[in-house]
Amino acid sequence: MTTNRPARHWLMKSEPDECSIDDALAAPGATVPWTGVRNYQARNFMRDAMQVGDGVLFYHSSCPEPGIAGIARIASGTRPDPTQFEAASPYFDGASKPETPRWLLLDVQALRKTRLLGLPELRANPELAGLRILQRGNRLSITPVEPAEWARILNLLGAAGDLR
DNA sequence: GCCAACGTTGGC
DNA sequence: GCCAACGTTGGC
Repeated sequence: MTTNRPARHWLMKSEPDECSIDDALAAPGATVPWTGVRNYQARNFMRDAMQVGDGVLFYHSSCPEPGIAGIARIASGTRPDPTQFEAASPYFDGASKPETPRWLLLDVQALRKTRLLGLPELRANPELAGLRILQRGNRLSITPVEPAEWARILNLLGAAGDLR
C-alpha cells in the first residue's frame, strides 16, 4: 500500500549447532528454510517487511563465540513453517491449524562466510551503538539493520567491495 | 550453570 | 484488561 521500505537489511540469529553459516553454504543452492521462528514480532518482519534480495547478516548465537559469521540474502517470500505441525519437532505448536498457520518461514541463501565479527568488536564501534542486537535484553531473532550499520559492518568484514 | 530480561499464559 | 507466574533466550 505504501512504497516505503523500512529496511533492506536484517540480522538473523542462528544457533550454529542447528544451522551454522557452513551448514547453510553446504545446503543445496546454499539455501536453507528459516524454520523455528516462534515470535510474533520476528514473524511479522518476515511477513510484512522482508523481501527477496534483502541483505542478511548471518549471526551465530548461543555458542562459544557469538557474532556475525557470514553474509546472506533473502531468497523467497514466506510460506507456512511445516515444523509447527510436526508433533515430534521442538517447534511444534499444537494451537496452530493447517487452515490458519500461525508461523511462517522464508528461504535464506548464504552468500559467503566471513571472519567472525564478535560482540566485543561490534560494541567497540560507536557507529554500531544502535544495533538492536547490542541493546540490553534484546532477544529478537530477526532485527532490522540500518543502511549505515550495514555499510560499516561490511567494511569491518572487508566485504564492502563485492556486496552492496 | 547462572541470571537478567523479555514474551506469553491464564486466573481473576 | 490487569498482572503475577512461568518459560525461554542468550551472553557470560
